[in-house]
Amino acid sequence: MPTSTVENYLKQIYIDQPTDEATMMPMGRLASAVGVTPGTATAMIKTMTESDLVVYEPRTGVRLSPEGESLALQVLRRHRLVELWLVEILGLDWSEVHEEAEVLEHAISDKVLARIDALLGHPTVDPHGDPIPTADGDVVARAHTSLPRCETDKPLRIVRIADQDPEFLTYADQNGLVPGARLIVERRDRIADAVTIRVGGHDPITLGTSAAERLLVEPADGQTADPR
Amino acid sequence: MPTSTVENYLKQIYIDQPTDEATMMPMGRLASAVGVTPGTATAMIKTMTESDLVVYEPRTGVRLSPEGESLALQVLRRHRLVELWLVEILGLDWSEVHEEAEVLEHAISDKVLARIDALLGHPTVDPHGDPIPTADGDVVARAHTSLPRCETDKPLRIVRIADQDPEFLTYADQNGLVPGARLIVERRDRIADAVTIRVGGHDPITLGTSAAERLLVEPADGQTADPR
DNA sequence: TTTCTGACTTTGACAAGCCAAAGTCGCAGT
DNA sequence: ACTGCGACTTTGGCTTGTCAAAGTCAGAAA
Ligand SMILES: [Mn+2]
Ligand SMILES: [Mn+2]
Ligand SMILES: [Mn+2]
Ligand SMILES: [Mn+2]
Repeated sequence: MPTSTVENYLKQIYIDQPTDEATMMPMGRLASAVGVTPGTATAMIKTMTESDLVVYEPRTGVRLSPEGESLALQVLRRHRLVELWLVEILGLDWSEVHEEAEVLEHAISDKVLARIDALLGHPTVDPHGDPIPTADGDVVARAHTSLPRCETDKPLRIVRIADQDPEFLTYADQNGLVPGARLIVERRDRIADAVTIRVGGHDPITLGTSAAERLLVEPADGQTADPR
Repeated sequence: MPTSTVENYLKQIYIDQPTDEATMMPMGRLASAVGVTPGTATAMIKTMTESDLVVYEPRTGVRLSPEGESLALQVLRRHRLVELWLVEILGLDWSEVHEEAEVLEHAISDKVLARIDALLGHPTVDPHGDPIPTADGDVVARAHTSLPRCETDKPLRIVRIADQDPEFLTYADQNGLVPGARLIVERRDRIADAVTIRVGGHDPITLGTSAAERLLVEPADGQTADPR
C-alpha cells in the first residue's frame, strides 16, 4: 500500500499527461506540482522506480508504469468522488472542495468509497466536469474543445472547468460558467487577446484568452443538455 | 496543529481516564494502547510535554494538560461523529466503523464535520452509545452501571457497549444487545462467574462476567426508551 | 535491610520525507 | 568546437516516528 506522499506523486504525474502519449514529465515540473524542491522529487522518484511505479530517465523525466497508472487512477477516483460528495450531499461550495478532497482522498477505504459512489448514483463526472475513473480504472472523457478555439455564434455547452483555483471557480459560478451551461461565442478579438461570450440568461462577458482556455466546451446542437 | 500521531496519543490518554480523577496513566499502558514500544511512548510524551499537551512524571505516568484534553475531545468528537455517519448514512455495520473512523478522524476538517453533525441532527451518542463531545468540549455522559453489578429482575436499558472488538459487537448485535435495548438480569451466579439475561423478545442468554461488564445499563423504570 | 524483578528510560539505529547548497550535464548560442 | 546557463542530480543534514537492547529504578519479597 503506497503512502499518501507516493499517492500524491502518482496523481500529479498522471494529471500532467497532456495527451495519451507515452511522454515524460520533466522533474522540475513534477517537483513544483507536488510542492517540493527538485532534489526531493529526484530522491522520491528513485525509490518509486524501485517499486516499479514509474519509469525514470535521468535528465529526461518520469512516466507512470502500468501499475503506477492504475494506482493513480484509484486516487483520482477517490478525489473526484469525494469532491462530488462534498458538493452534492454536504453542500460545500465547488470552489472549496478541492482542498478538502486533497486530504480525504488518502483516508477513504474502498468500502466507504463504494457506498459514496452508490449514494451519488454512480456519477461519471465531478463538480468541475472532470471524469471520474471507474472502479476498474477506465476513464471515459467526453470530447471537448478549448473555448478560444471555437467558432463564433455556434451553440456550445460547458463540459469542464480546467482550473481548481477557488477565486476563478467563484468567478465562474457567479457568471453561470458551470458544467452543462450553454453559451455562444459572440466575438473573438485576436488583438485584444480576448473572447466575448454570452451564457444562458446572463449579460455578455469578456474573458482574456488565458482564462477562456480553462473553459472546455462541446457543440450543443439543438439537443437537450444532459448535465452530469 | 498536532500530527495524527499526537492526536492518537492524546485520545488514548483521554479514554483511559477511568473516573474524572486527575490520576496518571502509566507509560506501559499508554504504549500498548497506542501500539508502540514503551521506549517510543516515553520519547513521544517528552516532546508532547514540550508543547504543554501533557504533564509527565517519570516512572509514574502521564496526564493531559487542559490544552491536551481540549484537543483530545475534538479528536473524539470527530471519531464518534464519523462512526455514526458511517452507520446511519452509509449503512456500514457498527462492528466495522471503529477502524474506519480511526483513519478518518484525522482527515475531516471542521467545516465538513459541522455539515455531518447537522446531517445527523446534532446527535449526542455514537453507535456504541459513547457520548459525542460537543463542539466546545462538553461531554454529557449518561449515568450507567456495569451489568454484573445490577439487581436481578429489575427492568434495565442498555446505555453503552464498552468494547470496540468487531467479533464482540457482531455477537452483541445478533443477540439484540444494542444501545436502547431493554433487558432484565434473570440470574447472577457467583460461582460460575456468569450472568443470565433476557433481552426484549429473545431467549435468555448467559454471559461470563467479563463480557457482561462491557454492557453498561441504566434503570429502565416504566418510561419509554428514547434510544440515541 | 538487602535483593530481585518488572516497569520504565536511555541509547543507538533506522526509514520516510524533506531542504539547501554544491556539483554536473546538455544544449543553445557563438 | 567552446562557453554559459538553466535544469537536474548529489550530498549532507534535519525532523518525526519507530524498534531493539542495554541500563536504571522503586517497590515487593525475603
Ligand atoms: Mn480537485
Ligand atoms: Mn475536481
Ligand atoms: Mn471507535
Ligand atoms: Mn464508538
